[in-house]
Amino acid sequence: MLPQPHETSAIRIALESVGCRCTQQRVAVLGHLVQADGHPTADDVFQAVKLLIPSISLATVYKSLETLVTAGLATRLQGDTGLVPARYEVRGHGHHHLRCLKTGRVDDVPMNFDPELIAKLDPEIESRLRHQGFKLTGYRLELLGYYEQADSREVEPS
Amino acid sequence: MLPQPHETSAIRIALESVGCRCTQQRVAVLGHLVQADGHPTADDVFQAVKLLIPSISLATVYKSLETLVTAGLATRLQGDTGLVPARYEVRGHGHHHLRCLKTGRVDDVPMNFDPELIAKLDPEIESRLRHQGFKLTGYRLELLGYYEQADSREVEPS
DNA sequence: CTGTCTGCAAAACTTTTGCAAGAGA
DNA sequence: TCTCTTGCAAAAGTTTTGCAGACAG
Repeated sequence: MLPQPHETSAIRIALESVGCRCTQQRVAVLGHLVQADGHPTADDVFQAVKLLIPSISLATVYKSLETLVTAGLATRLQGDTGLVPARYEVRGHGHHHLRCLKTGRVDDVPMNFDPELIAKLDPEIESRLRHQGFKLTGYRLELLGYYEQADSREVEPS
Repeated sequence: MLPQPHETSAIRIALESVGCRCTQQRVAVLGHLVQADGHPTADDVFQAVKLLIPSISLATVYKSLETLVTAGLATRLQGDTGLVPARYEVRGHGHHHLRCLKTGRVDDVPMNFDPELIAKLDPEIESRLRHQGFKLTGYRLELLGYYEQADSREVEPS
């Protein structure tokens, strides 16, 4: 039902591999997440997927996103305040986030997940990881600041 | 009006130094943030401050917290979903957050804010910072994982 | 055929806002 | 006094839930 059947099958495989039922709604939601290079909100996903499945509801998009996040296929990036919607992205090879405080735009920066590097950041962190039994499964690094040139767009893509 | 007048005066000085009016509400809110060692939500602050100022309203707590954050005296840690309330903390010497995925507990880890160290984390980050005009004003590092011993409490303090 | 998922509408909840009354400087 | 702040109540906005019908496996 999606325009790109070959991508669709990769998505179906991903869903099946984590034990999810392959509904067209989930395929479409995950498909949009894969194809979107920005960080769409639930409503962004809803608007996009509605073009493929006009009958889909926003609640279903939320449920699908939650399913994907729980299954480890997607990640939720929370908004800054409670009224700012959360944003979602496919969980591929991780990356850091560069958040522009002027425009709200969020950029990805490819990340090498290296616990050793993180441990070296600070002796205190090293102590937690080595001596206090904290097992590190991942980390989120968000860099806050702003672009000095004016070429940062007002709104992030997608 | 607060039980500890000496702490109160330090708080008043902090408020004045950023050009805020010293209302008893703001003094009490900031005072609770200073004294709380966890990461209270707006409602936590409200409940605590109500003991000192019974007439205070939740909206005022929100407004005070926003004022403090804008003035740079406090920091907001957003919740994981939109319905999970944000948490607040005094902005002292920064720290990282160690979030236990089993219990939801969040620990602080003292941080040395050193852009050089961050730049060294990854060549890609370095490029952004040095060549693409992104001015770094801060960062948030959240370490995800879990404590292997069972001594991690079920709920974070306060 | 059976258990899971969807769609709808309403609820839940945090956070914000408007405005009159009150307090700080 | 004059402006900024509070308190109240209602609004705004995102996310969740309950339930009947639909669909995947």
